[in-house]
Amino acid sequence: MGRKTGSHSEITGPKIRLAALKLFARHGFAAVSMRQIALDVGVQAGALYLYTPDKQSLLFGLMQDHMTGLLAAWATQPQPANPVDQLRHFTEFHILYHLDRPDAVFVSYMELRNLTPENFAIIEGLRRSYEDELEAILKRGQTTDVFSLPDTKIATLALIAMLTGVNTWYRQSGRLSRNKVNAIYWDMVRKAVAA
Amino acid sequence: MGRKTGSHSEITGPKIRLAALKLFARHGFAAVSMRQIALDVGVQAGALYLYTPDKQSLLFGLMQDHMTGLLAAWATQPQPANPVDQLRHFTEFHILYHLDRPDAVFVSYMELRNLTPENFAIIEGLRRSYEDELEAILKRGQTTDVFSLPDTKIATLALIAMLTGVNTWYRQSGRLSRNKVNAIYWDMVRKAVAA
DNA sequence: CTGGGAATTGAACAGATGTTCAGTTATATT
DNA sequence: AATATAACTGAACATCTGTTCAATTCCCAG
Repeated sequence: MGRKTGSHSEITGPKIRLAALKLFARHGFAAVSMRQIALDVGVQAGALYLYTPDKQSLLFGLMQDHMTGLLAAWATQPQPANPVDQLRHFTEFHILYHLDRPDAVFVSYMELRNLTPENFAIIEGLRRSYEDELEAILKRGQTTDVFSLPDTKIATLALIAMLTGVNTWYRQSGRLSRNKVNAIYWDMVRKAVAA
Repeated sequence: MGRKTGSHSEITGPKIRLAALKLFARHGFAAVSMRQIALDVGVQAGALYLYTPDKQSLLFGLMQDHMTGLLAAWATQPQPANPVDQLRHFTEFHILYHLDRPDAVFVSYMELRNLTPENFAIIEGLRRSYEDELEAILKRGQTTDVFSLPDTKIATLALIAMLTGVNTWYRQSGRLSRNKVNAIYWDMVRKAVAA
């Protein structure tokens, strides 16, 4: 047996990444074998190595793509004039972007310990950059006295933890629409940082 | 080779649970082999099966012990008179209890997907019970108009996510004492739910 | 000091693991 | 139609996996 009919790298490549993301999110990186990913794609395990040098790079690529995608998407967002509106916009952006990519979010937060030290440092740097975006907003509000925070860095981490937590319970079929979820969280965020 | 000098089940048993907890937290359940746990304890892999029927039960036992310990500890806590003080007390209790057990917390939150469905249901039930403790406080404050929340269930999950997030960044050698951390988080929690 | 139970070893089991590669088939180019 | 290259197979590799168990050694009660 050799090449399969209708096979193209632009199709198989994304298929592999998608299957890996799904399976890593569901069962965890270490619990998923290359053969399971291959089975999900409909290909033999050896074929995966045409698209990734090894399993570790596959994981790293998924996490890196997620983080750079997140940063790029935020970079294109218009910045409102005042810190309160900026924070509202960040809150909404964060919740919606994360709700749209549950698998990538899950993997990016849960599989950090399965990265090599070098890869971990890179992902950690990207995450830091994202946190800095929020902290910048909080600092601006702090200096203009519309926010009151004992520690902007801790507040940043606390808010992000709270917002990302939506992914653990939100279900599309649940009682709350995405807009309603946004409103509920914005109410808490707004008050939590209020002067 | 047979029994080792000075060997007793009351010593080896806890040693195994502790080593498993540490290694599961560091590398993840699926990434840790029974042989690695045995090596850490200083014993052969076969000896582990005198203390657990299988690897799954070892994980489940650790998670169950953590959750029941958490619930039992909270149950012994004195309940202040008004909801605001109750919430303050819950916040402090949660942060300190979790900071004291980083490995158990990490494993209990990260390895849920490696539990069998039956074991998952049990752990999930315990977690629900703990969430209900916080939600009861929020509901009491809501009815007495000291809290103002669009949705007490969501607020519960949001606050717990925020508080548990401390474990991801807190380091004993860091710039903030545990009391300072408590104060910072209580400031945000108090305001977030305020009427 | 002896006998019985408690604690552990070390080897073995069948199967799964990540990864490589010579061989094979399809697609694209001329 | 012939050729080149892209895509994939299937088998093989050494090693690791969870788990079992007869044999062995140690502890302790009588």
